[in-house]
Amino acid sequence: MPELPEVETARRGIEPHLLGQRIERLVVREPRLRLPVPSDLAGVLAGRVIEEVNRRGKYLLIRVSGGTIILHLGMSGSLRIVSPERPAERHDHVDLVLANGVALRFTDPRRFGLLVWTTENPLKHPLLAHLGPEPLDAAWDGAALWAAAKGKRVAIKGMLMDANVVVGVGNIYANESLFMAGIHPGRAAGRISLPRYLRLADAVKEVLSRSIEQGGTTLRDFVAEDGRPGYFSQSLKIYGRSDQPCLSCGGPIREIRQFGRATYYCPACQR
DNA sequence: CAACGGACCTGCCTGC
DNA sequence: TGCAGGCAGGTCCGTT
Repeated sequence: MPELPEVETARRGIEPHLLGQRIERLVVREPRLRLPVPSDLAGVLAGRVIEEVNRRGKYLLIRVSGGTIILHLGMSGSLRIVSPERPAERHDHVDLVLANGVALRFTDPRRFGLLVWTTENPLKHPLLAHLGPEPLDAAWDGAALWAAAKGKRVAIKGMLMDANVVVGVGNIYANESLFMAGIHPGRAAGRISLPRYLRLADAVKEVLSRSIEQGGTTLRDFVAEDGRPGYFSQSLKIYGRSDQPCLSCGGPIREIRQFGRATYYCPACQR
């Protein structure tokens, strides 16, 4: 599920249920995530109060009195607000049970997600310290991308998905952004002009923010039950559409593999 | 150093 | 029907 828009949708969905709440207890049914859930975390968290719910890249940062819970959804993670009485299913690994009678339930079949604790500045945590700029920050633009690309021969799609360069752009939105900007995903990053980078950064911002808006339309569902942001209902223009007609020129969309991941592009519209 | 492949883990779909 | 193989929205680590 999660690229930046899905994580932001999750953040907005859970925030009102969490803010100001005291943590009754943490229930860890399966600690074996990408990093193990610390065995003493339940004891550490009990009684603390949630003060903020932030996001950095695809990481959720739940600030409580005296520290921060760092949460990542990996490839298959999701969050729901449920009754703590609701029986846990197979991949419901962690519940954060709150004083208002709800639980934040973390589900993750593939267990690529993680949940750790820090008392330091979470932005300096080894998981986050290396992260590049937020694409939706007003200060981030195509000039930043262009500067990062200098001398690089890596394919632009690879650079766009590199969290050191810019956070939050995963496989789907990298495909969508490059299509919108008319850039071939295999083009060497260092051989793209500044004007084209300006266009690409605008495309990234537009794709991500429009997607967050769509996620917003399903927030109610998300909070109530189904935990699923608008991802599936989204109108994807290029991703997953191999051999179908390009929405711009009508020609067939091509599928290739880059860095072990599926890339879709229109050979006529993207150069 | 940049760049790439592999690893982590489960579920689901396809094709034989 | 059963089973093998490939693939999935992310990230880190090791090797060239």
